[in-house]
Amino acid sequence: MNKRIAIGFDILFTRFGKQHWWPGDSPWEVCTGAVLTQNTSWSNVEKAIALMKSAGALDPRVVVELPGSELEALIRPSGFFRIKTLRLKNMAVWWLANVRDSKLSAGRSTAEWRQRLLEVNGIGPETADSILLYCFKQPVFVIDAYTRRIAARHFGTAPEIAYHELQKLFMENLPVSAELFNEYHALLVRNAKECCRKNICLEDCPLRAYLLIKSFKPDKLNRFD
DNA sequence: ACCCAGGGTCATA
DNA sequence: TATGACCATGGG
Repeated sequence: MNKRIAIGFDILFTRFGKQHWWPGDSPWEVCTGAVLTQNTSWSNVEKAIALMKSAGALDPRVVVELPGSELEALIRPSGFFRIKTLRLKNMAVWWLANVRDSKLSAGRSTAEWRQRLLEVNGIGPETADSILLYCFKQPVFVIDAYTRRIAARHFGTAPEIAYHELQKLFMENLPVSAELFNEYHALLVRNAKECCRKNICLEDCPLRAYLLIKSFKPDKLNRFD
């Protein structure tokens, strides 16, 4: 079962190629997207980010100062707009206290930064890991609902497996590389959107065929050594 | 008229 | 600690 995780990357990468994640022009925009996309389709998030950008509000200093009602209006298309307004403000306060020049201030391990992020109300495990990986380039594997479903379907894990357990499984069976983790998570999302429905796997899902492959020699993991 | 989306928090038992 | 309610818009 362990090998399937590494092989799964090669199959998805061969099929879909590089995904160029995270879509976003700046590190802060990545973090904003990470909060706004909580249980929300990315197309809705794009609308909200476009509104924030045109209002000049895609900046933690602006988010902190902006009246809540104005921020709510900007992010309305992303749904849960009242709660997400509070979460964006919480995250902006954290950012201003911990980030300089779009980089984490020195002296803490990735695990310590993760713990710090989780203390922010509105930032849970997936959002924290998305921020660490896609904004700060830390090698942590992001687990989301898609990853759970795909892993249960193709890698033999329990559907209700705990976040940390599944994350550990991925990280123990792959080279520790932020670039690889970035690409793999993006590929899992791509695969889920394109080849899956909630309870079924479509005919052209590349991971279906892979159950039939007896011996598969990974040849692309070397790119991330 | 449904179902779903790149989650997280809080109240309750 | 483990469920359940709640948050809310937009596309299929």
